Amino acid sequence: MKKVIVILGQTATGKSAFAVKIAKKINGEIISADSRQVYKGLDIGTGKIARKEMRGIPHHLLDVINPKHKFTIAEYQKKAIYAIAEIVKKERVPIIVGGTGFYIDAITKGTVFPKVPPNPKLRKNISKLDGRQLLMLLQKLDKKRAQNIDIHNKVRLIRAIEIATALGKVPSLITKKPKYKFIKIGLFLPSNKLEKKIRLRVKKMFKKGLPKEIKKLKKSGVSGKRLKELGFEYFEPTEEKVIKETVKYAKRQMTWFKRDKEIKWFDASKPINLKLFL
RNA sequence: GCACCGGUCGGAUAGCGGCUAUUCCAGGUGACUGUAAAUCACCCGCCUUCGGGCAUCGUUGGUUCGAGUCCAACCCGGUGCA
Repeated sequence: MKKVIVILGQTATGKSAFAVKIAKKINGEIISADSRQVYKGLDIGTGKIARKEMRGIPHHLLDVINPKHKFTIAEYQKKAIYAIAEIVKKERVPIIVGGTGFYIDAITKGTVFPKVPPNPKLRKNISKLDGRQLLMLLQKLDKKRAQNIDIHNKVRLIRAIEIATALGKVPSLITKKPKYKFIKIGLFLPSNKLEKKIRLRVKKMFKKGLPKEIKKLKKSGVSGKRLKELGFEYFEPTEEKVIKETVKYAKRQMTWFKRDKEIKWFDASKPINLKLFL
């Protein structure tokens, strides 16, 4: 089985630079696993790697869609699997890099998503209902799913109703055995160091012109509502707010990663011996 | 010194005689089926055999069947007048 390197971890741990270093060493190509770096024009706010930092290493799944449109995990999965195959065909090593745990799992665990695209009309209609009403609706459509769903989570309820409406029920969760051997490397920083790095990173973001980037997005037709969806950096950001939210986000990322016992963790503030896993 | 206002969880805040002291933030734990930097749940005084038990609204007294809430004195902070 072909090897695929996965580099994951909280935001601001230095994944991107580390990945380039490895790619150089093992003849690799990088596939981003970031739910927002797929959008064109979201550069500063998402901490997207700059062209020259790539040092000639091809990066896949960056800038693949206009931010006016919504990208979903199913599309990500498809494109990422395709990219892996292409890289392998070239006899190079795919290196998945990112902090979006959901996206990473979609590839490494082979999650099979129900083939039901978002239905904006339905979503709009039922989003007016409160949680109770949504639950009742789902119970009517699919009793089983209604039993194990988070009944307070409107987003999930709406999605479940969407699937059940299209398919008659929500298929139970299945995964497809992956065709590759994934080697998962986690980069972490002690919390005080992480906070310091986040602080620095956010300050730099503003210096580099985050407000200008937002202005540009607006000018190109991205609505205020859409900007809000694109993350806290893109909606009336202040340095303090972005720092605070980023710290909280980093904690949520860790909650996700902690479940995965296959991850080998390395302290990013110390030199890492690459031979350990290559 | 006098007068007024205030002192409630780490911070902010509600509570104006009645049962279980509210909400927000911060913090902790966790969930995750096409929005995932999203969305959501639980905990957040102490002890617990997870049934519950015991505390607690600046302090000390008092009134009352019952006090964070009313009264008195004191302590602390703010504002005004001297």
